[in-house]
Amino acid sequence: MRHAEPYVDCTTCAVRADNFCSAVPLRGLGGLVHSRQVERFERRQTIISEGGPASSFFNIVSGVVKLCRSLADGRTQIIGFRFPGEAFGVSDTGTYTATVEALTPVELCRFPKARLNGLMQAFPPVQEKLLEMNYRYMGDYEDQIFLLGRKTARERVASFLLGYGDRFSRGMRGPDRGLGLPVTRAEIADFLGLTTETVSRILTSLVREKIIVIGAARSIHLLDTFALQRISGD
Amino acid sequence: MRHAEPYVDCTTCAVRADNFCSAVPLRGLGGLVHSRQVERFERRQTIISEGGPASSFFNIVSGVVKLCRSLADGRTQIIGFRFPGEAFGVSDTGTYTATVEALTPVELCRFPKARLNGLMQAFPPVQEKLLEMNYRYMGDYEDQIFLLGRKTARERVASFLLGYGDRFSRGMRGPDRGLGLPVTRAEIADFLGLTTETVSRILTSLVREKIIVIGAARSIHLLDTFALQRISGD
DNA sequence: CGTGATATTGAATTGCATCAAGCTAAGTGG
DNA sequence: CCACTTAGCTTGATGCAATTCAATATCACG
Repeated sequence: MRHAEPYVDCTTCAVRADNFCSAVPLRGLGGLVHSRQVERFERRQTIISEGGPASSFFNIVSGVVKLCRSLADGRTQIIGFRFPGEAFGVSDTGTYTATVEALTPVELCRFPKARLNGLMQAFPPVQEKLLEMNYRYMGDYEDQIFLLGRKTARERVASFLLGYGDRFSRGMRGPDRGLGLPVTRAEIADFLGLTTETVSRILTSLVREKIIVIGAARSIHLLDTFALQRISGD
Repeated sequence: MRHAEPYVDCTTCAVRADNFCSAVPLRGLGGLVHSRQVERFERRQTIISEGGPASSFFNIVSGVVKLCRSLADGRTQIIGFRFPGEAFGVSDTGTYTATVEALTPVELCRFPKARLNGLMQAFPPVQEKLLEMNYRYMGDYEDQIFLLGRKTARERVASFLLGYGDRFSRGMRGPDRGLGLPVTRAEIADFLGLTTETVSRILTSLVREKIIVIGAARSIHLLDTFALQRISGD
């Protein structure tokens, strides 16, 4: 269920501009190709596990993943999502800080830690790009901390729909595009620090208020983004 | 109330090893000294403001600061704290993503954006160090997201005391050291996504259970860290 | 077409917030 | 030196948003 053939051609890669590969000049592409390993995962497959030895860094070519933390008693919190062009994996600790699971079929370029370090040495702009990407993720984390600490359930759901609705639709491949969310109510709840029941109740209330429409295949269509903006609190 | 004299001597700086300055070789120290500007702030003073034009990067030489976000309606969330040897300021967006305020008297080295970029160009290890520091902060953020999303009030307070108790005491200068926390109940509440009343109630309950002792000058002494560990949930 | 996973809905419960005093300690100025 | 003020903290009573528990409905997929 996990292939390792080099489908992805760096010279035509759709997400090259978004990730650190764009900081590798053309003359370095040969080295880049040999540093990475293309892998595919299906929905629900675990890519890396929290606490496991941190060995690789991943660029997402297509698909969406979730980063989670859990407690022994079953409580789970989704820390964030990563979309095509984004990355996850080793930081500088010896172990992964979160479990990462595929929400859709995912194509990844895996870079073993040592290879990534080699690229950073050879091409300092790679580091710069990684720094820039991390600043992005830190901003997302700050948003989420505010949301979890101070927003009501209704505000959280509205913020989620506004902030992630279209990112998820873009993350879908093939005919699924539009406004399909590859996340269950339970996943939305785990992201927003709520329960599935609360998420469900709020979504149906938003439907009643004609602010959204819920379609088939977990699709949510936003009718009134202005109302959502008002509800979201900021 | 805000001095700008170069008190701090890079060659003897106590926090040099912790921040990116350690990535500037001795021969580059001259340039480093000219890139920075030493500043001091008193408790309660605002150092940078959320949304303001992002112009500088700051290394903390001594003291403690808090990073906050607020909504127009007054809701405030402390995103995190930064201690001596840590940093804050520009990311790559044009504006600061959080307001930063001094919790104690603070000594800072301010680096204008352009100067920092210059240092990064001249000394690639500077970038590497910044990347490493950011990974630290991202780990802290992930912890906080889990705490806010899934932990009970009691678990949050216990986690806070365990995780930050000694960091705050170390952050104090002079005779205040020991276990004094330079944070009010309201600040603890703003960090933990609670209210001051709830924090107060939980602290007094922990006192009754002989797990902590509350002394003068906002000091909290941990009697039974094992119990706190158990309460904190992980 | 049936079966397990996912979603909705309702009723009861509860953890924390809110509202409301009163308390304590540290100034501050007369 | 002591009344007065003020900021911070504690404690109690009450309310409510979201969880929990429980049942049913709907969807997705073999």
